[in-house]
Amino acid sequence: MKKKTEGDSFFQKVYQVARLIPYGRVTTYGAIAKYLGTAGSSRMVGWAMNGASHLEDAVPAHRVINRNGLLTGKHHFGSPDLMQALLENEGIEVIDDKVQDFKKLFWDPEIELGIRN
DNA sequence: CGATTGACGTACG
DNA sequence: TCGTACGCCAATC
Repeated sequence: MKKKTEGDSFFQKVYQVARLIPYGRVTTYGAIAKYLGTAGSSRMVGWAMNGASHLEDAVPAHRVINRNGLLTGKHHFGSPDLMQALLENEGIEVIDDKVQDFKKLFWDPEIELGIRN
């Protein structure tokens, strides 16, 4: 049973998954894209985040980074230091625009949410 | 309407 | 291991 309100749009899915990212955790564009079934469209995830800023519902886009653990999109938060500040505020150590222990803090939707869900 | 860009990732050399 | 090339799809010029 699906909800009609479920946005089948790729962008809408990205927003939903992004909101599911737990506190103090981070994920990557590719992980979200892959979870949505469009692993090759990793760029679209980032593009969706660009529009997420104007959404009414807050989307923790600062928890979404590239697979290198680098805060590549920090310049899109209004201030280049805002993204890092938000991550540090959640207890995530960020050095030189890079998330420390990224591998350990990595939040994979396929695992955390369950592939069968 | 055509070409370029973009918050990425994978493939190839 | 590092550097370069290509693909993804949508938005912008």
